[in-house]
This record gives sequence, C-alpha cells and structure tokens, in this order.
Amino acid sequence: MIEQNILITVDNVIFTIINEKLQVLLLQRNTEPFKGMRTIPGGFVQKNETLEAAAYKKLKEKTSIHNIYLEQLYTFSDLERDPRGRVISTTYMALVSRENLLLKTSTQEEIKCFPVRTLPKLGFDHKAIIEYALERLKAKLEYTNVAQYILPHKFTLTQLQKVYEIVLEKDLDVRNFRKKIEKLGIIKETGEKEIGTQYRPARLFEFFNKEIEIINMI
Amino acid sequence: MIEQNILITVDNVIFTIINEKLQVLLLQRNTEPFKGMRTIPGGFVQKNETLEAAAYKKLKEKTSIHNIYLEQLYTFSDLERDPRGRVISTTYMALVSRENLLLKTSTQEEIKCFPVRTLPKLGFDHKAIIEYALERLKAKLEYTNVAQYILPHKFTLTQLQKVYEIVLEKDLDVRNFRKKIEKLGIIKETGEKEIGTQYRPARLFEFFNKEIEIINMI
DNA sequence: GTAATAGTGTCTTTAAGACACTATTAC
DNA sequence: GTAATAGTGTCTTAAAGACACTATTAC
Repeated sequence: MIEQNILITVDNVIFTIINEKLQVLLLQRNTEPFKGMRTIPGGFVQKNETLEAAAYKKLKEKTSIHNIYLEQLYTFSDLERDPRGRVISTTYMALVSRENLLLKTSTQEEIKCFPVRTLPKLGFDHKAIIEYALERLKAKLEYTNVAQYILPHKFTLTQLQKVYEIVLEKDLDVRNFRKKIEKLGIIKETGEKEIGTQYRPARLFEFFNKEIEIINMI
Repeated sequence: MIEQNILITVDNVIFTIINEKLQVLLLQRNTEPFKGMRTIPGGFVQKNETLEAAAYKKLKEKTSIHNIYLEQLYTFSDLERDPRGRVISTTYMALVSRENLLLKTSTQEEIKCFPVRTLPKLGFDHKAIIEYALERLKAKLEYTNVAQYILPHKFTLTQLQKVYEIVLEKDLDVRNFRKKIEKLGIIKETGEKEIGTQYRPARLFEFFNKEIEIINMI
C-alpha cells in the first residue's frame, strides 16, 4: 500500500465537578514543544488497538478511573496542530464523578484539575478541543441521562440539579426541575439519606438505567 | 518520532433525495477486496491536506457538486475493517440537492445512487457508516435548518415537508407543519411560483440563512 | 429556637397535536 | 367541470415556566 507518514493520537477531555465547578484534568508538559504549558492527556495509538481502546489506555495511565463514560468527539487534523510533524488526533470526552477520579501521583508530570471556564495556557490545539467537548457535554446533558456519570452512584436531587446548573451556567427552578425529573421516571429512591450533613439530610436517589438514553431532560 | 504504520482515509456518505426516496451515492468496486460490491467514495489522505480538504477532494473526484453541506461524522478504527492492513477512516456526511449532484461518468467504476433503506451489498464497514450517517441526518433535520441543502435553492412548502417525511419516515400534518415553519421565521417567499406543474402551482420559498442554525424544527 | 437546606402545588403561558374544507390551476 | 395539489384556522391537550411557603434536621 501507500506511504503516508501521518501519525495518529488520541486525546481525552476528562470532565468532573469539584467545588461546584466543572473541571478538566490537565498535565503539565515538561518537554518541548509547549514546555510548561498544560495539555489534556493523550498519546499515540498502537497498530493493534482501536482508537477507543487507546483512549481507555491513556485514561488509565494517568488516573485510576472506575465507572467512566467515554465518547468519541471529533478528529482534529489541522496541518500545523503539532509542530513536530503531521499528527491527527481523535478526541474523546470522559465523564467521571469526583469520587471515581483518583489522580496517580507522578514525579514526571504534574496532574491537576482546572475549572473549564478559567483554563491555564494550553499547548497544541487543546483549548479548541476542550471547547468542543464542553459544547458536546452541554448538548448531551440536555437530551440524555449522561449526568449520572458526573454524580456519585447515589445522589440527592439537589446534586443532580447542580450538575445542570454548573454545566449549563444557568439557574433552574427547584420545583420545576423536580417535577420534570419525576415525570421522566429515570431515577428511583434508594431509601437512604445523606449522612454527616450539617442540616436536614436529603434523600438519596439512583438512576434506573446505566445505559445512555435519549430523553428530553431540560 | 515513532513508526506507527496506520493509514488514514476519508469516506463520504453523500445523501440526496431522488424519486421521493433518500438515496446514497455508491461506487461499484472492480478490484479486490470486496470486488463487485458497492462502497461509498473515499480514499487516502495526503500528508499536506486536512481531513476536511481530503473529503472535499474525494467528493469532487466522483461528482460535480455545488452548494454542498459537509460535516465530519465519526472516525472508524476497528482492527479488521480493511483486510489489506490497518486503516482508520474519518467519515463525512454530505447533503446535496438532486439538481446539484452531477455524477461523472467513468469507465472505471459505476457510480449510482441507491435508496438508503434498500442498499445493495456493501464492502468494508460501509453499511455501518451509512447507518451512522442516517442517524445523524435524522437528528440534524430535527434541530437545525440543514434541510435546505437537500432542497433546490427555491422550493415549495410541500417539498420542504417531504424532506422531513422521507428522512424521518413519518407523515406530518400539513397545517401543523406550516404553522411551525411560519412561526420559526426561517424562510421567506420569493414571490415566484412553480412553473410547468400539471395543477395549481405552489409558491416558491427560500431560506433566510445559509449558515446552519440550531432550531427546534419538528 | 435557630440556622440551613429539603421538599412541595397551583396557576398561567406556550407549544403540540388533532382535525376538514376551500382555492387555484391545467387541461 | 374535472382532476389534482395548494392553502388555510380552531379547539384540545400537554408541557414549560413563574412563583413562596412549610418540613426536617443538627446544633
């Protein structure tokens, strides 16, 4: 066959909510190009693995992630996107609850989450990739049950509403939100309540279905 | 850098409506593998072109296409998808009106449109790619003004409604459809009417905006 | 009892859906 | 006038949105 000399990578935009903010996991580069800047985790695809398998592998190299949602976003192919040569990148969005995102400490690279609305300086075209991912996340929250992957397995109605308010950057009416969720019939009471709260503990709920469903949520 | 030996192609799912059916442009393969089967048009990406540029180039190799809509769909990377070696493919969906789709005659390969609901035997994973594209098209019709790219520049309300009925495979109420479209304010009368019809000629409309807008259409 | 969040219902407005007849044109 | 498609309005039903107070708990 032909000689093409194009390299392919995968890059992961990993979203979670920490301190009531939507955050993205970033590494600090300690080599050129873009030394000192931050990047999303990624790397080259091996010849004997699918893009999705490569994306999972890269996730696990930097984090210990359980119960994660992963979805392909877009393949970026600008000629100048990597100064080292012709590299196209297929990007993935990962959603994970704070509890399930355990950063591996590394002497090599600093790994840290940053609020997506106040990102530090990013290498390559990773700013554009994160912006693309954010748009996808907002859309998916509106028409699927994917919010469950940003929440703990058992969550309160307030927590669920907060996911929407934080990601969509708009306040929702408590009564209307709960009325809508109840009518959708996608979550059930666990019978348990929060513990260790300072004030009245809320009921804990869980989703009926872990599969992604197309539902008009908002 | 590294030696990867993965090749990258683009493949285009080109949709149009002919004879009140949603159709896809297919080529007949005259070499192995999948000799005699049909495939969607595509080919290898050059080192100095983006994926999108490659997709446009492949479109123009087989057709003369004006006023086309092109959108990246998904990157397919199964290990066994091409028996000749490791090839990943970034796929695109193209929408074009029948008037603007002019097939180039070729002695090499037969080029023909087939109804998407009764496809012939397809090579590679192209059946899965077309199915993916069809789902995307249905979704985009519902929440954008992209239908205009399947229509002539000037079209009747009946033609617009037919695009929806044919792609979504469901009948719509004439009055409710027109009420909705009117309220959206996305099209305007041209002042012209159909000519050469056997019966009462309908008014011709055009879209205000050629850019893709997010609108709840249906 | 105080502080703080959890939890609940009604009314209004807007959008969606069901439904059938008249208008215009070519022939 | 006939054949065929174009074009139009009302009523009903469902969903979305605005809005404020009581309940429960830890301390």
